[in-house]
Amino acid sequence: MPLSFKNIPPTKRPENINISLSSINEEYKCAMSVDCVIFGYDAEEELKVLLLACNMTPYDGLWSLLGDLIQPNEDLDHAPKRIFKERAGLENVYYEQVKTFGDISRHPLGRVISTAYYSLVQISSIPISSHLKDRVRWKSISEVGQLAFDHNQILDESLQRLRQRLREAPIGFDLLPDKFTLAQLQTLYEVVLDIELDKRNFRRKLKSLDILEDVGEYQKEVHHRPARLFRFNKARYREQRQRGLKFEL
Amino acid sequence: MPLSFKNIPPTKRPENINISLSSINEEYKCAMSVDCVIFGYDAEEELKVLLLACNMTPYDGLWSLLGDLIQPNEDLDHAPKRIFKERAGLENVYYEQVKTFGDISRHPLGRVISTAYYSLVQISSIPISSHLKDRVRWKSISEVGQLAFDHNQILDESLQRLRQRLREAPIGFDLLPDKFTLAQLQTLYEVVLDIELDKRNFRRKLKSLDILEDVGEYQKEVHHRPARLFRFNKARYREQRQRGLKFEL
DNA sequence: TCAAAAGTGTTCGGCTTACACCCATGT
DNA sequence: ACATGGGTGTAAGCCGAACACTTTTGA
Repeated sequence: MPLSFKNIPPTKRPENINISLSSINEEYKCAMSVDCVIFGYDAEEELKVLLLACNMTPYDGLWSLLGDLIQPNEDLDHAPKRIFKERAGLENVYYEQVKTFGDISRHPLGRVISTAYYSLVQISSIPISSHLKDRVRWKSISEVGQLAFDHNQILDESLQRLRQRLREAPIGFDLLPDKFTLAQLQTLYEVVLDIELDKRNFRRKLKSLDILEDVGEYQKEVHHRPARLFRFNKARYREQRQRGLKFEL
Repeated sequence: MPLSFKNIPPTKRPENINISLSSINEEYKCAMSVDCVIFGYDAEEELKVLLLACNMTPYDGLWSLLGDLIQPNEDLDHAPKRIFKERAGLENVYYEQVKTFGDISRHPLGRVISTAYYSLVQISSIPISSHLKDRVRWKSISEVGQLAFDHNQILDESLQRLRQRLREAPIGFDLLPDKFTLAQLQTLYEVVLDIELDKRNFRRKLKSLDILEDVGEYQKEVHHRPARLFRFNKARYREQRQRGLKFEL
């Protein structure tokens, strides 16, 4: 026999929350943080992720994602932007919320609930000063070993999400320089999605989407026939979208 | 000229977090909550969402989603389960995390960061006792007006997510009774996705997926030729998945 | 002249779409 | 007998997959 719906009595609820905000935190000992999965790419190579050396017991010696507590006066969605700016000197980074991780014991120092964001950058856009070389590192996705905290899970879910989004929206361009060749773009998809693509089919597809702009320039300093350079045209993409064309790869 | 990567000095970070967990909360005045977007369906009707009357200024008189603070001793992903059980007497509900909403001013009483989950139930599985009829209500998606807090945004994003997931995974069955007709299933898809489907194509598609089990029974108490009843076969679905067959509609 | 990658069309099969009539049941 | 939805097959078009050779450049 099904139970019936139990409403919290109207009088009880607001007071509860009121109490929370002045006193519940002491009881909860809970902090909110953000973890950033910064994916990076250099043409022709592997997909990488930016990691920091962790020096918190019991995770000393492991690598971790870049995280920070949320400031009392900032919107959740603003925190990653601040972190990119403060910690890596980056602005206008593409990022997207993935998921919030809140197991009780995910953090050794107490309850820290963390919202994961992934972001896409070119590796060259984050120069790592030499005195930090042993504490900050790009690691290939396939070579990431055990990470601190629950960061392996966070990385996994972020990668899954990145792959899904990459198939249904033109976000890959954020991993490439402004001007790129079709071969570079194809390799990007192959590397990130871990699939092989047919050159002719890939090019036909992109031509049909009509979201690239022929820069009119060619590759330089290359030991073979230089390729045309293209640029992603966001305005044209929006046009195509309105006409009902769906990006899909 | 690009800035170089700025690491937080190794000595500073752990202490910071340590301090947080004992004292930062008083400073932050931040609470974590969960909001549940409970989608419900009754064969042949519209997709609905369960709403509660809100009695918190300045939202008095508006409807809101079902939410609650997270308990200090429970995993984030466990909170919805507890809420379904405590507040609606429901167990074994399908639910999925959607997104976390954390704008500073989203809650009138202070900073409340809330993680949204959507869930799928049959409307008949939540009997609403008569003395609560004016405080708890199923509303058709299309008739939901202004909600309290940022709950319109939460509902929108949850619905988007539900629609996306419904197209790529066999989750619709959670909205239907154990045994259902193909017409009911088709109507479900049409109603939730707001599209029209061709009867013959729909049936062929489902036959090819081979994830339904013919119960061998027929509809009863119906004023026309009774339809066969089917049941979703989860094991068979997993088999098909392993063979590489992708659910898609 | 050689090496290396750029660039380019066509065919085939499978999936999606569109479409109309007879059947079984209750009243 | 009639009204109501249940149940079924076929043809056309589109899209994705497979596949090989010529061209251009630098060394």
